[in-house]
Amino acid sequence: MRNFETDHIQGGAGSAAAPRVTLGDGVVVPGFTMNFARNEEIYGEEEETDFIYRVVAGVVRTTRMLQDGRRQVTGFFYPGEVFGLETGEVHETCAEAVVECRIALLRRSAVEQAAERDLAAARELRAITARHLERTRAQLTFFAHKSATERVAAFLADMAAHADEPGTITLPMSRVDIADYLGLTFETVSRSFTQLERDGVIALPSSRRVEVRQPNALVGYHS
Amino acid sequence: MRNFETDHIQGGAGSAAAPRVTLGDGVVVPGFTMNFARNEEIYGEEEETDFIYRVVAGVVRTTRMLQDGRRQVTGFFYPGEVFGLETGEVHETCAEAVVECRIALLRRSAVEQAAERDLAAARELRAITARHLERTRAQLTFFAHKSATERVAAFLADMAAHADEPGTITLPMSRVDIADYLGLTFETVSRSFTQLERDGVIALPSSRRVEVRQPNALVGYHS
DNA sequence: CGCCCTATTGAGGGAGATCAACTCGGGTGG
DNA sequence: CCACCCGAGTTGATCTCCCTCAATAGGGCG
Repeated sequence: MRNFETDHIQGGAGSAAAPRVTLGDGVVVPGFTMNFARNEEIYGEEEETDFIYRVVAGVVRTTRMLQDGRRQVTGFFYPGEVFGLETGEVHETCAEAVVECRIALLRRSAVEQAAERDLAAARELRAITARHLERTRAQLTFFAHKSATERVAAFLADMAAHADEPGTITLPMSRVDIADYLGLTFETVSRSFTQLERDGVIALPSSRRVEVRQPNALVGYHS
Repeated sequence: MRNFETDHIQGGAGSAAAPRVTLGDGVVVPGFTMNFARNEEIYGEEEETDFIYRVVAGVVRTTRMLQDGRRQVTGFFYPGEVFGLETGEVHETCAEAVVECRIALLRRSAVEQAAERDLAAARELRAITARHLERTRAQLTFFAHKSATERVAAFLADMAAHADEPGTITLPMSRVDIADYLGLTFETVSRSFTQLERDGVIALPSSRRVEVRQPNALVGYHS
């Protein structure tokens, strides 16, 4: 693990001794930002939950290793989103940079103290947790009883919502990442991409580049 | 839907005009309790999120109907646990009594106002949400890449932890409920019960009665 | 140009869904 | 008290989708 305190730290906007970053919605707490290279670990499983993280730029994945050696991707996080917020003493997930990332780190103790003092901070923390809960619930009902191609279609529809350029998705993550997120194998994910292309729902100029031809067919894909 | 305000309402301990119930851990807010018969609806999908609920006695299931007509059981709730806490204006799930239940109802607005005033209430609300998040996350990673019998074994291990009498589980819910919770069909759940019995891990004196013969084999069941 | 990593495509097998028959148990009414 | 009924559960046969193993094709970088 890297030394967070000394390794190319960047405080917010030319800050002095106590740099501060925003947790979200106007709440500002002590913290600093760091850059992470592609596939670099941000925090590891079993590591102490000293920090809470916010994506400034890039994409992050959180993963968990299962007993049988498989890997479950529990979420992808995009700019503005908070991750690594867990109640236990140690992380039950691992976080890695999917692409080159800039991440804001907030001391967990500082955030929790802020929540004990400040009702706005408490509300913000509650909102973040509630958002995570909603998303996890959606993920759960989403993947139950859905075919491989339906899952991939739903995933792409979600990605399309995040895309800068409407109608074109540049996937930051690999087929393996997508597979581990959707509970499939990367071969099956690949086959689903091909099927969606054959059906004329998407086009694949390159493996990481997806052009959405029929947005409606994508969101409501079945069979 | 029943009229909550007038239908066999029971305030806390002989209360007067403004009965109060506990949200949890000492936090008390205005509310009342009600009884629900087996399979009776507590709240429905699309119904407004006016209340937050706490199980006083009995077992509750929350469900969601999927587009294809399937039903997903999103959770079972036992005495002391809070359910129906959603951020949206209307419920995305439906809650029903699995067995005869006594439920405490708390006005959502009252709880949220309490959280805006009282840091202890805010912390309690945060803790409940965090607990739900942890559980949902566990559910998600648990059901990914697990065989039918492994899922059923894990479910029974969890039920055994809730059981009054150690080593004996009296299942309040049907095979269909379990199947919809675990993302299986009820036939497969039934087969898994039979398999666990054949393996000597459990005994089934009756379909709703499970005697755990090998607790260790149950928690760590594989293949 | 050649290496390596990622992605695609193919063939075969297995776990669970589906459809269907049958059993069990509890409640009701004659 | 017994016969009937109905819902819940078990078991069987078949089929389908996805996993697995394996070979092949791109694509970026030295």
